[in-house]
Amino acid sequence: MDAKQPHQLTRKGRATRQRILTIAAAQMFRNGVAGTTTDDLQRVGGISPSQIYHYFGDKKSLVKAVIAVQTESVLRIQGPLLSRLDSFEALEAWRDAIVDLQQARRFEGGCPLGSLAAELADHDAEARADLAAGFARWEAAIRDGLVAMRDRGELSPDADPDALALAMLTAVQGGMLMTQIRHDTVALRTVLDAVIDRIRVHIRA
Amino acid sequence: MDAKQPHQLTRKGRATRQRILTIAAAQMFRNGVAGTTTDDLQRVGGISPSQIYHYFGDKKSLVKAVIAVQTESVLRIQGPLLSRLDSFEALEAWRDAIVDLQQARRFEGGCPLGSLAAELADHDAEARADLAAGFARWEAAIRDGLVAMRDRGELSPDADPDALALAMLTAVQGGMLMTQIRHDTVALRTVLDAVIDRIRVHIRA
DNA sequence: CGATTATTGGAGCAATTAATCTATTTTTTA
DNA sequence: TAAAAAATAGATTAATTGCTCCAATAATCG
Repeated sequence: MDAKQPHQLTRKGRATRQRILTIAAAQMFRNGVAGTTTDDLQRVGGISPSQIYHYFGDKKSLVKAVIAVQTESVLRIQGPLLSRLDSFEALEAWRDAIVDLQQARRFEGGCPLGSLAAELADHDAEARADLAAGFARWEAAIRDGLVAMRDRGELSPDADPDALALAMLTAVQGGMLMTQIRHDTVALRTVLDAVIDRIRVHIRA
Repeated sequence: MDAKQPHQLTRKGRATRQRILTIAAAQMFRNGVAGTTTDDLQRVGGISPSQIYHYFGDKKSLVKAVIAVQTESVLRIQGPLLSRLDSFEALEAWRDAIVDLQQARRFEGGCPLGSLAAELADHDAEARADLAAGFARWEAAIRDGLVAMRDRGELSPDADPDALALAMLTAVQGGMLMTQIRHDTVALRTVLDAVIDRIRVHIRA
């Protein structure tokens, strides 16, 4: 799909490819794409340049694969929380999970997808498209949670899950960035509470 | 304050310094800090490396000065709009100004402060502090507008201008980033409307 | 087993980058 | 106007970067 496929991968090859991806994703999350060099991967993971270019062809393709990895990672973490949005308390638990994660990261790194987007969106059209698709899936997961709530009658029929989900995702992005800037989670918590309060209006006792 | 001061600046020197700052700010907004090189400034503005290092000492100091320039620029644009927040219509006008600006920029570049923050916050403590201070001033401008509304009786006394202002600023940041990613202003408009609706609840007829 | 193919190490390259140095011109000042 | 200081051009440098190449090793398969 997204990687160079010039030859068959052996078991060992697949393992190496995966190891490169994992380390590259972590490194790009910490230091950005531009701040991640072949030398870094060499130092941190003992990965030789020839390995990187054997499995990914060029840096742009590696970045593309990292975007895919981070997208799946975010959805894997968010999915379970969002599919169980069966009460106002569940919304608060979801908010707390995000806030606590940023706290645990000591306010460094922002959103794994949002940070990549800020760096790449303007100058890598393909990356932007992939990231937009990832955000669309995230948005859909939030919306589905709200729709399920509405279908079960916990949310009044006049609630607009589309608008609320998009607002929520956008609020998360702003909140994560503000966390990085302020080195606290106040702004993140405040903006999430603001959007949650808009949902609360529609909650049925 | 923030620049190397090894000698007195003449009128010509001040003009050159200012020209470097203007061009560097524009270039870093377009291409990021890492994406802006001495060669770029040379090509775009005919600025020789010796001029840059004569007036700013090193790149980090230039970046610091660019942060100051962008902060003043944002506050200069936002200030007048925020100090006239005397009605719900004024809030909508402020929202439209932000949305229209991103539209005019064709969805490229995000927020001039937010983009710098995303790139620098984790690896330049001084830059992060300056940006945090800039955002605090922006937040204060929003809050002052809301407080004035409340003092004039247009907002009910139980409105919380602090929380609303912080949520609003954070929503703007998320919305600007989403604009870059999605190449439309829907998310920006939606999240701003969500926060504005929270303010609307407190508006007195 | 033996041939083919995949994997890897590591030297090395061309281009780029932040920053420096020297020499020259321009401006200010006394 | 002459000396001092400031501004500038442009060549240069040391380090870094993305990437390539070749030779050697390991895995797979008929």
